[in-house]
Amino acid sequence: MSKDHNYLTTLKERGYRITPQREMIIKTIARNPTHFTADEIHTKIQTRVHSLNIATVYRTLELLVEEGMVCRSDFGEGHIIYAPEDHGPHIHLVCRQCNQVIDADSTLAHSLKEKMQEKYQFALDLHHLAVFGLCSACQKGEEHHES
Amino acid sequence: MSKDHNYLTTLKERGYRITPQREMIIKTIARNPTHFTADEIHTKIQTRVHSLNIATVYRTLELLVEEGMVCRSDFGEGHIIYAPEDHGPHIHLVCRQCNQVIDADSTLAHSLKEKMQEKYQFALDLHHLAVFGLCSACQKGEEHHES
DNA sequence: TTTCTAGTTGCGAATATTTGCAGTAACGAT
DNA sequence: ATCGTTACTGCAAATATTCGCAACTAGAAA
Ligand SMILES: [Mn+2]
Ligand SMILES: [Mn+2]
Ligand SMILES: [Zn+2]
Ligand SMILES: [Zn+2]
Repeated sequence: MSKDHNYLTTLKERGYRITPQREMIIKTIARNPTHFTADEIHTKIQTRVHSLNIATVYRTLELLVEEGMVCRSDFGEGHIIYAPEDHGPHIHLVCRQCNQVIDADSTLAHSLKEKMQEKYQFALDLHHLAVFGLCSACQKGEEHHES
Repeated sequence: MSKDHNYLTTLKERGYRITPQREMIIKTIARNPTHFTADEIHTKIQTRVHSLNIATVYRTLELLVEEGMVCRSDFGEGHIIYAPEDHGPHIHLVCRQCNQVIDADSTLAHSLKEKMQEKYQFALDLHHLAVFGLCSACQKGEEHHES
């Protein structure tokens, strides 16, 4: 059974209505293997159908996040990206200089997660965590700086 | 010598002009011991003087961040906060449920930083890092959820 | 003191995202 | 097949932040 079909069936089981808008959005997401923005989804659909409002895209993505089908990462600077849940949990290393995003192994943060739970009773969410810094290329180009 | 005076002198030394707007903003920040938003600074000044545009506040904060006097944390959801640099480096644990922010010891992330440098040659910035999850109170109130 | 000019400001517009509200339509129940 | 409830949508306005541009002025130079 295809992924979009699964999503739609699950939503219906949970009491949500299946609208043409939701169908289009979910089918577009299911075809997409990687990260995407709300606007990318909207634009892709608009090339064929014109009657889809961007607010509906945002609301549907919000729903899919709540229902655990999509995950959302906020990269700051007003840049939010989404990914299918099966894209897998990992850390996004966002370069402050060139805006490149590196997908890093989220198990590397397990010890941090444990420490936060111990010291602050805070349950750190490692699912598509975004952290900032400098990629290797940009580190090299930063020698003209006070140490 | 007071902090605001230091900031102003340093800016001038580095070739920036000291305008009344920058003076007001810097004095307001220097009096503030903790985190603040651009709007809070703007509002505080507006109660006395009316001729200060919010865009100028943002631009001045951006300048102070670049010059290393203020640091900026993006908490997502369009929520940016600033703090004086001497507020000290630490991790912000942002609760997804109640939006509470806990200041956590940033040395707890040193091993993560090392791992990221080794595996991805990425220099993680631990200065006012923001990470998301659930605080202890909100963890307790989350038992009605599929495990 | 006056002049000059590049750095700075205010304003309005643009950006991405969220929200209120009135109208529409999905779908369970007749 | 029709109806009624209420979840959902489109639209326009609100939000926070950024940006282009014309007007202004800090501060160096004359
Ligand atoms: Mn990813
Ligand atoms: Mn802090
Ligand atoms: Zn980079
Ligand atoms: Zn909480």
